[in-house]
Amino acid sequence: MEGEENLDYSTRYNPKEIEDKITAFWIERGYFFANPNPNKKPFCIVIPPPNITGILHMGHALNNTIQDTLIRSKRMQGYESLWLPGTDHAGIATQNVVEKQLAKEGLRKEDIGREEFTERLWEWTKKYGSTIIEQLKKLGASCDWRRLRFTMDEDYSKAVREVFVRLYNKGLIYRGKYIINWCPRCKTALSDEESIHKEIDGWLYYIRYPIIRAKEVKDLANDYIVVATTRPETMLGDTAIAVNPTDNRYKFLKDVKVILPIMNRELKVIEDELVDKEFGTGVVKVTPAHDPIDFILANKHNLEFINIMNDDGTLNENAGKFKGVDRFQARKEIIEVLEKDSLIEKKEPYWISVGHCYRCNTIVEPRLSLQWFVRMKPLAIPAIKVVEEGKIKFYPQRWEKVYLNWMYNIKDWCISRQIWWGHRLPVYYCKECYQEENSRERSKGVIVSVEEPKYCPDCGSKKILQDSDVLDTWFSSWLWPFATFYWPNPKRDLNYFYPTSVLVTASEILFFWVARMIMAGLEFTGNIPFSNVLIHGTVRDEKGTKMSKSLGNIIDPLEIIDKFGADALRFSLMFLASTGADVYLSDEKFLVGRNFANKIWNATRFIMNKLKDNDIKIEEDKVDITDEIDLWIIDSLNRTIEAVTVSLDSYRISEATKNIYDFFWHNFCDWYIEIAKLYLGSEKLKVLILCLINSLKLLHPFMPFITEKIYQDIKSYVTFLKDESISISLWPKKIVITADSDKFNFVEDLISSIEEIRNIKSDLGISATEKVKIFLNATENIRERFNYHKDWFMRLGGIREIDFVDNLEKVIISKNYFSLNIDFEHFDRDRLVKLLEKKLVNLRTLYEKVFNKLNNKEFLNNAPQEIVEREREKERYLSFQCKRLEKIKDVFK
RNA sequence: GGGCGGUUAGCUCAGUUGGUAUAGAGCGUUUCCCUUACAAGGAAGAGGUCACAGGUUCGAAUCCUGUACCGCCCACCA
Repeated sequence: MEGEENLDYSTRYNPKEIEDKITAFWIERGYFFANPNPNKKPFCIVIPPPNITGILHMGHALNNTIQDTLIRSKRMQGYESLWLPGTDHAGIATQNVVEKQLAKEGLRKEDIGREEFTERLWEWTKKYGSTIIEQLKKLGASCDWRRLRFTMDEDYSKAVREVFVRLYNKGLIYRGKYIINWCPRCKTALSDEESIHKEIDGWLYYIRYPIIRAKEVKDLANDYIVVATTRPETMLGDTAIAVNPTDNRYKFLKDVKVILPIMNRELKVIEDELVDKEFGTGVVKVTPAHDPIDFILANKHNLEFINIMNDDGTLNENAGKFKGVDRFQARKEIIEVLEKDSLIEKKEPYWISVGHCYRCNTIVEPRLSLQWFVRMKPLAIPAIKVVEEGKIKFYPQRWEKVYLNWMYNIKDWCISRQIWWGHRLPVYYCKECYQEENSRERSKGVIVSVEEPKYCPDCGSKKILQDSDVLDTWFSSWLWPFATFYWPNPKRDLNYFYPTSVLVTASEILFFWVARMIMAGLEFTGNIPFSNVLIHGTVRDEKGTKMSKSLGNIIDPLEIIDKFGADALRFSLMFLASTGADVYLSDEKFLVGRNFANKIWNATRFIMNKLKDNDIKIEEDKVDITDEIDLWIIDSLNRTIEAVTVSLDSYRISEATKNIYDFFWHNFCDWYIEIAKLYLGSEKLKVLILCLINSLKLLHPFMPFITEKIYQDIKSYVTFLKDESISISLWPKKIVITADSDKFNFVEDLISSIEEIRNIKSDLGISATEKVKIFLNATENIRERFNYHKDWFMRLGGIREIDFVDNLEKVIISKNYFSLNIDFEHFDRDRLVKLLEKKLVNLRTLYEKVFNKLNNKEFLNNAPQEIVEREREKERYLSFQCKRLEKIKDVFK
């Protein structure tokens, strides 16, 4: 990379040819390797592992750019900066992908069996699993790629089993029959978080259940009780009806028999305060095996559980003649039958919130099923404490409340999945002595162990079967911050880098992942997994709709990289995404970054060409700066260094981009370079280089490619640059200058005078190219200082001639150090008077405001002295300005 | 039902502890300029009763209360 000179520096920055070479250079040199180093402080981020099925989308681009920006800036600031990469096996998602592939061959996974299917999954993983990793490299991610981890790596899997065993032995993992969320398409249990509630358009059906009074048997059609339900098909599994104990309307039910239509089963009548008198008819049908509340009721009141459904959502033999019918078809048919028998009282349109599988969007079925659970409350308590005590901080802070709210109400976590891709439960059953039970106690013949047991500890049998379920993917993800460091094996890397510094993620996985990592970290390492959580927004399209493949509104980051370059993508994202806010994107939004890269490119081109043309080499970075203009730009640079550093430290990344953008474009390019053009000796070039190099360094975390490219190329002219790569160079420090504010203020006066002159010329219709004569009044001393700047002042102000005068009758521009006037002799006087009048109106309004304030005794009594003084100053200034404008107006009238 | 946010220029958003002469930026827009680093550029403008109504305060975009609208999350909404 070094010495590679003279690539075509055309007027357009062309990222395409450059980026891949630079990526290869970085990786080859191992600049991003991080190792425990007692002389440095660690800074560490573990990547939120993307799914192996993933391809880079805008959300990844946003998430990873933030991380890379932080990692790169800390690396330059002298931290041992580790960004640990990896991927997630993504149980259901990956299985679905491979199943689809299989379907193309006309096969189902059952046809080839578990073993072969798992082999296929591994093949797929090897072939495609690192697609996204390569894409992250294109983005410029500075991960320590040697440390790439996968949630199904051998030792990672061991950590997962270890955790399972520890929790089991502590009594925090249990097996039991409960109502869980069941996806009939994926044919597996889901956790509550994996069941996404969405409102759908449905009906509330009022169904007549016949009753038989004990003493007199009446006409069935007219003697009934009405229940309301949104899921009529579940009635086939009803074993009771329930009313509120305080509901006097239904006291008579004690003395009657209630008959379930279609099944003609007698139902129990129970009373429970869970029943809402106001809803529907106040009578609720109870289906213990298919509804979570009914399940609770059934346990309280000893009801029978009747499972009417198969794992694919069709009804089973308990559904009588509806056996084999799909649940939604059954709903229709049941309604038809009931209508025929006049058992539907009415139906009302009803918005119902139902769970959807987060992987395939199928409507989730509540189903009674034997599953494994983690008791969460004991894990949550310390995890609540660390956040309440501020040991873990959220950015933006409001997420803390969301986190705590969820943690206070945490429920047990269903962790077993009936799929084949994932970590198999480290649970074994003895074929001889195990009997299925529904108990929180350990049952006989159940062995929970990290390694496969050789024989049953209860009966000694060698016939052992492993549980066929696998664990929820998040049961491995929650160990990510320490399992990636080979926990539980004692490793110095874990000691050094853990707790990690900050976790960067989207709000969507706050509960899935962030909260659980905090719990796991505290439980298994005794320490928090990270001290800061940075939560960024969601990427949306221009209209604010979430980007998704199915909606076809995605903007492919790889396409943006191809069109505008990775730097443009990165900078634009960081520029647009203020902390925590959603980002609305369209192709044009990336022009900010593209244009800025081009600006940097051209400013560099200018400076480099001047060095080349004059055959100048900059050999040292020490410059004795005395020129007022140089002091001014260096001071501005210093303030930018400070601002960018502070913004990054407080995770206001967007603000940091604005700090450097503003300095580079406006202060440096618009003013300093323009001024310097007149004085391009080695002194000015040194200052130009100083500003450029420091800007490049400040920009490097956001735009790593262009800054590296320029850094390498400029070395041949700037020989004090010793670092092999800008990515391992030192973060800018303020440049020590000796100057008081007098010098900066004087320059500010010059600059703002030019702005006013331009402004007035424009208002008077004087062309910008037409040069004017000005009169200037200043003390002898100031006049001398002014003369020093005369050349650039005249050039940028469009001034032909300056007359120094002792007395200015017609002052139009008044500054602290001098006042000046434009020679208006040849210009339109009416327009000038109008302009002056406009200005006067503004000034008078302001003056009045200040005047009123200063005549308010309360203000004088209560406001701090400095504020009052400031207002007094304002008043003096404004009254002076008003007077002088009036005077000049009179002169021209 | 519970919780958390938001409402500032045509659009997307900043605005940190209430006070710095006229509330900022990017995009868009109007006028002028191809002034040899950059037209992917430069110069100058227009555009805001800071959602509404009260309150606290010498002083409110900023703090408090209420209203309207929009959004997100959670929930045992049969």
